[in-house]
Amino acid sequence: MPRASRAEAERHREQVIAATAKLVRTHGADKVSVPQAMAAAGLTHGGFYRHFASKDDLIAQACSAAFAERLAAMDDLAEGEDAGPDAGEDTGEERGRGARAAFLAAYLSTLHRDNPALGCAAAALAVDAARAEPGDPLRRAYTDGMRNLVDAMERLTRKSGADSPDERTILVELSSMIGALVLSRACAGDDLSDRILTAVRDHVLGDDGRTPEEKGSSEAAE
Amino acid sequence: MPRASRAEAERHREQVIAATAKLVRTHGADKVSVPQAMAAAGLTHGGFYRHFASKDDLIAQACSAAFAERLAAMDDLAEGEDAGPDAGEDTGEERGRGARAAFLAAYLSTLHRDNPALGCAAAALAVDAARAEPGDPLRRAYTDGMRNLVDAMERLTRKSGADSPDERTILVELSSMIGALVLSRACAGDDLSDRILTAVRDHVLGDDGRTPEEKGSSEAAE
DNA sequence: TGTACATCAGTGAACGCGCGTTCACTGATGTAC
DNA sequence: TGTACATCAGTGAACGCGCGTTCACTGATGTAC
Repeated sequence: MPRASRAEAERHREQVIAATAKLVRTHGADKVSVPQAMAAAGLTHGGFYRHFASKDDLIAQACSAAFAERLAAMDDLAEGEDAGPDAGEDTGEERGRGARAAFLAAYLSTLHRDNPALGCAAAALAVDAARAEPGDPLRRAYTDGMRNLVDAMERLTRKSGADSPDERTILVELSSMIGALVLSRACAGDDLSDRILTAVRDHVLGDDGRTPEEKGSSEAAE
Repeated sequence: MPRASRAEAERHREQVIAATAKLVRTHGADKVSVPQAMAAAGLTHGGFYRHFASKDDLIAQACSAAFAERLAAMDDLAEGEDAGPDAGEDTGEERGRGARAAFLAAYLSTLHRDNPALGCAAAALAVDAARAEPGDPLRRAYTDGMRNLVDAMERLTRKSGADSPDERTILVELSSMIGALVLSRACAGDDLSDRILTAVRDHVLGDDGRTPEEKGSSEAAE
């Protein structure tokens, strides 16, 4: 494959970023090698520097892509509810609450815990971002992604029609969710892992105030 | 240094573990090298395998040491309050609440965020533990440490005399605290970092229901 | 207590390995005429 | 539309580097008598 067309080259670049976005969430920024990332697009490592300035550059782009992918899914979830087939005579309030509850239940599911590759980047990459230098592109990509996640969470919560969601409340909720996911992964294989997920899921869903519908979707895929 | 006495050798081993317990929280399990860990005790790398079975073995022991160090500090804090000079006519309830509040305020301080080396192992090593294989010694050390942390938190909360602290409540609180610390570190250098810490600190301390004493200790060193 | 000797903590060179990055090269793609 | 040529995406060998681990060796420590 001595020379690909520009369209092919662009597709290769996207494949490398998408594959790295998965690998980096599973194995961490330092465990994804340049040859491995290129192989994911069927390429050898030599051409890497025609696409990326450095390995750090790729990692940062993969981080942004991982956040973007999830933020799009969150917004789809919120808007899909509006136009959903069973919108019927539900109030906007109830529809929004359903989307938020579905998101929280999926976020704090064992499915999400056991599949970091396509999961929340904020949880999967937090420690990698924390260990990067303040000026590092990964840190910047993570911070941007986190800001967008806070905004998306505010949007989802606003749909619930409940008390106006000030940022402080959102930040507490996100800390609980992300903390629970990270801890449950770190303890996976032990009883404690499930108990953490369940405790926080019940807490953010309003404990025993869940509707049967919400209880039914608690284990739904995200 | 061709042959050290057994006492010296034991001291060397402890120095290596203690140094690694700091390094691993700052830089991550994969970024601490055998030569670096040995150099922390003034030794060269060659003698490493007289002390440890492998690098993974050292990392796991360092993880346990990091947890143990903090658990001891938590218990000191709780018991120190009982015998404190100003115990006077305080009720046990109030004394305990002070210890718990002091712990939470220190945990969610910028000082803790900016100094992971001596900070909470559960927060610093969560993603490393999550990426380890289920049977990995690091995973086991982390899970044990986490169980002990839950117990220590229950002890500290029981001192507050408030409603009986069931495990679920403790797990939600720990998820919030650890999540907030991890996220604030990942966003360090951005405004969002401080806002996360403050929001969760106020939340776990009972928002505006804090006593002046508790407010005063919010920025205390841990 | 003194002597002879086995033990073993620590040394430093060496190993194979995979890493990030560079580079001369290939040959189809893209473009100017 | 066809031809000539410049561009550049991808190849694969090579680089220097630091890693985890092994090992023959040194010589003070610990022990048996």
